[in-house]
Amino acid sequence: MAAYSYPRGEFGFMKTALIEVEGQAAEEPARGGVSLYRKLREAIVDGRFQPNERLVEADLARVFGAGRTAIRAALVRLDQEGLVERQPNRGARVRLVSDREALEIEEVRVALEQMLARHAATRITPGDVAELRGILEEMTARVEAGDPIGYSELNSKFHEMIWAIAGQGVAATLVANLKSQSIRFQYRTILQPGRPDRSLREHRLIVDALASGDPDAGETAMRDHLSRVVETLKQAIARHRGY
Amino acid sequence: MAAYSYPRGEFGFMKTALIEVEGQAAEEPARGGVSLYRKLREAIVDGRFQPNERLVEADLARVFGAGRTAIRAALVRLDQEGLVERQPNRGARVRLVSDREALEIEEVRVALEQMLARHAATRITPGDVAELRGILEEMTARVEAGDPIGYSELNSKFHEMIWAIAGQGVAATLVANLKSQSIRFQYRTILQPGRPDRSLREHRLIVDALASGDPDAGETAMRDHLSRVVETLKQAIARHRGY
DNA sequence: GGACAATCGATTGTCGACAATTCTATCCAC
DNA sequence: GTGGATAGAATTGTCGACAATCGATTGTCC
Repeated sequence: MAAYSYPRGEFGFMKTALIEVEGQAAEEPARGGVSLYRKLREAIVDGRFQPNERLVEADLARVFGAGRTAIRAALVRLDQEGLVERQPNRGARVRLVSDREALEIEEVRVALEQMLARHAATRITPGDVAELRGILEEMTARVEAGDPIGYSELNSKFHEMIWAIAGQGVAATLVANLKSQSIRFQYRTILQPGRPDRSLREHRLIVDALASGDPDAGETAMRDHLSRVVETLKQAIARHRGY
Repeated sequence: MAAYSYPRGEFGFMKTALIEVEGQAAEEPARGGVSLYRKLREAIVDGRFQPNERLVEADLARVFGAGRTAIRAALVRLDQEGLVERQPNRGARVRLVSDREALEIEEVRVALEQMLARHAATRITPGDVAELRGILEEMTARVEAGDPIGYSELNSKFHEMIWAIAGQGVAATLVANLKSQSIRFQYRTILQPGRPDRSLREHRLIVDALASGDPDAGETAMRDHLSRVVETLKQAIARHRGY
């Protein structure tokens, strides 16, 4: 079978990987098992499987060149993680997150990232600040180049870096998990007109606040930013619905 | 095998159960599979297995009267959930959460419950308020009777009711998950001298704030309460360490 | 034509057997 | 004794076969 926990620093907490919280790259065994979970996960998150698409064990086994046993283990894991939905005797399918749930997820994200920003403010180093500003510059370039996908990736990088600075593995893992579930919604917000410019400004304010070392300022800046994201998402969904 | 997702209202999100967020009791099939996961989970959370204790598949299969396949599925699930740690070819053991991690978990809880309280304030009904006050009275009685365990259970009930009122399934599920991981630490805070009285006062303030319908007030009251819990836990751990 | 029952194919669930790996105890050299 | 190799036991990992279940299709009766 194949679904291990592999220790990541001190925290084996709710294995999800994707990010290295304290900077160490999670070395994983070359074994088929673990990476199978990763591969399946990646396929789902990247959208290579559609939402609600059935995941037939035998097919997956053939496609991924693995045994059914291993596939089943990966599916159980993904089910527990929320990316896949399994029903008794009826198999697994890619879980579809509803609009409502996407909003809830985003709200949780606000709460967690607020807290992470608060901690980051007390631990940030001048080097970190410089690196964040570097990312900001790249983001500006992408906006000017009219490249929303590249911008979005840098946006993720920006936030993930703050998570790492905060040094709160539990919260960082949770927020990363949530993100992979609602990833399908991110473009709805970024593509809103006028959003990139405003978003850039907000990110700059976040860096300033963190650089000041004041936890309250960091928390506030992050909340201001993310609650606007929530608002934008709400509008985008409403528009999409009415349409 | 046996590790299904069973829909809970709208949310299949990160199945954990334990609480009914919207009031509906999670009906589960009488099948062996699902309840096996529950049983194992309960056994771990209740402390019938010690932290770090090895969980040998064959033994568990005998004890629970199930096949090894089913046990393995449950273990994979519990691993993903963070209650169990599995290592390749070396089996599973009950995960030991460190002091540091317990603190992190508690901090996440603060962030999430703050948000939940905020939402609860906007949705609470007079009936809810009355019910919460009822719980408060019972709690008072337990304190006077010198019954910390009963108090602790009511405390959980109190908070869970607020989660339900908030109507945020994602956040509620996460917070419930976290709690089951750090349950071993809860007594450290409750048994601190003078803590029960102060705790009672704080809970009363929370109800008042929620009853006022003001989100900010609800959030603030909850934060005040929980950050004190964090502080208490910090001290308890420090004392325990030095000892 | 529509409701209902029976059948069949596809898929999941479970078990047992065996391979692979790790752990433990023993033995031996020094 | 101590360290290190070695054999054996214990345990996990994987596979294949078969039972159980579900969904769809077909057939039947009214």
